[in-house]
Amino acid sequence: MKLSLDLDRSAPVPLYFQIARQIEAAIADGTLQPGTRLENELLLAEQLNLSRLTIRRAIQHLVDKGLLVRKRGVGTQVVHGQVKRAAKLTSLYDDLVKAGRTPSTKVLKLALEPAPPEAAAALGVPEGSNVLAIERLRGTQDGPLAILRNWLPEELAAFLTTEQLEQHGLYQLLRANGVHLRVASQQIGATPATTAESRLLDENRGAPLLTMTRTTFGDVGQAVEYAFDSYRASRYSYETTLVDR
Amino acid sequence: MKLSLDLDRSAPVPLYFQIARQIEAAIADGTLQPGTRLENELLLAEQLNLSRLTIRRAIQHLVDKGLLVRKRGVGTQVVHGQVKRAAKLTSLYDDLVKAGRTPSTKVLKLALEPAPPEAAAALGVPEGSNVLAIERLRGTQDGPLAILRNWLPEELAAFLTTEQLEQHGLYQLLRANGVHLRVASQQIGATPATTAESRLLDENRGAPLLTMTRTTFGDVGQAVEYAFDSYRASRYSYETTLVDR
DNA sequence: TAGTGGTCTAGACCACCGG
DNA sequence: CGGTGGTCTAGACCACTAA
Repeated sequence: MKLSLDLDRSAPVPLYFQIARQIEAAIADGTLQPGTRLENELLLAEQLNLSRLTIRRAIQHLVDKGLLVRKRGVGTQVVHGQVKRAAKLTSLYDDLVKAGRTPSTKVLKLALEPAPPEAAAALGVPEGSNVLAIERLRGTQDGPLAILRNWLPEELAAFLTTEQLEQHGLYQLLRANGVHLRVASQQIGATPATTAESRLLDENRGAPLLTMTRTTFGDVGQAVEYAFDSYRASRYSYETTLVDR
Repeated sequence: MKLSLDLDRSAPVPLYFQIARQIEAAIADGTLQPGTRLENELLLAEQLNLSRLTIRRAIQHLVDKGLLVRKRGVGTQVVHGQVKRAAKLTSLYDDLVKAGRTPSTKVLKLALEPAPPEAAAALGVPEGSNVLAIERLRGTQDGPLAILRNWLPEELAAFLTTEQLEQHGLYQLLRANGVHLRVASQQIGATPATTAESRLLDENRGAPLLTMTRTTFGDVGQAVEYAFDSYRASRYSYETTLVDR
């Protein structure tokens, strides 16, 4: 199989990324079938007039995404069977929009409060000092989906209003105000719904909820958010891709 | 802060990995405090007599692990607050051993059976063709922990016996027989325990179980395993790290 | 043994950030 | 503006795999 890849060296998009995107598209549309071996790196580099390292980076990008596998002495092949998209640092809001659904948000709480112990520890502030506490009910046209509870450093309160939060995702608002998220540490579990949760989510008391406890860090390593989310397990599951390296 | 890093150029360990390991250790033992800025890449490269690219790879490795964050024009810093270990392609068995617990395994089923539809689709075999079906109850000294259900291609049946499975992890056995796992696509959800599950796991009927549905691929892209695991949510949660790149 | 990916070098130019 | 990381080149040698 011969791929036709083209490059725009004047574009602001890195060359390795242009390549990766085109190979990914070829896999998605079936041009590159599962099990197909890519041409070797030297050949690809020569054909595209790129250095081998740039080709390698493009391939590495797709290996990290779980679309390709490499084996020394053998080659690079397309993974059999489609891989689910990997977990990324995106918000539920963005995910719902991308899936063509219409997210709705009801702000249940937006207040400066003394930080509960776990939140204080995660954010690196003294226990009991004031932090911004947010509680939201996220739903779609099909009904409620999750209770989202967030605690943020006090200084981020400035640009977060109920109106903003009901029209946009939290991460989107943070990004728009120059807060860039880089790393999150997350723990996923399950609990039975409490009476209060069951009412909000339209489930029976004791119904299983998928819970995510998360601390998110910004681009200079500071903690930006501590979150405790509860999802209706009947309507939501978490997809991820693991790669061995 | 001056780090003392040393290299062994005759060792079979890649240089970038030697560097990464030492920086990671320095973070772990507190030599590099959260928020500390690393020296810039040019300087590090010069001091260690390495090319900048090698240094970059070492740093990139730790960024991927969630230990460092980079920002153009600013520098590289240690993330505040400890990050949980990222989800890797390891087995529950290995994880338990590493955590100092003693895993026990009871094989409930080990048989060649017609593949159920989802398993057939995941493994890429015709529906109803024979596959190896395994069902195990995994526990620790503290009681049962999870029901592990696996379906594997028929040809892997050769070296999997009840005795082997009760003494070792499945992934461990696969690896020992030349089957190398590379990528897994996983879906995490929650369900109420059925009567049968509640009996095996010593929970009440309807208690929340954390479920993982997983397809794992080997190093030439072939599907090696389809799994459906149910964990007691009261005793197990799934930890992961997300990195934006 | 031939072919593949894995690592490494010594340069270069650019984009972004902060003062 | 100076300093940082981001991208890229054109080579080189090595380790592993399969025939």
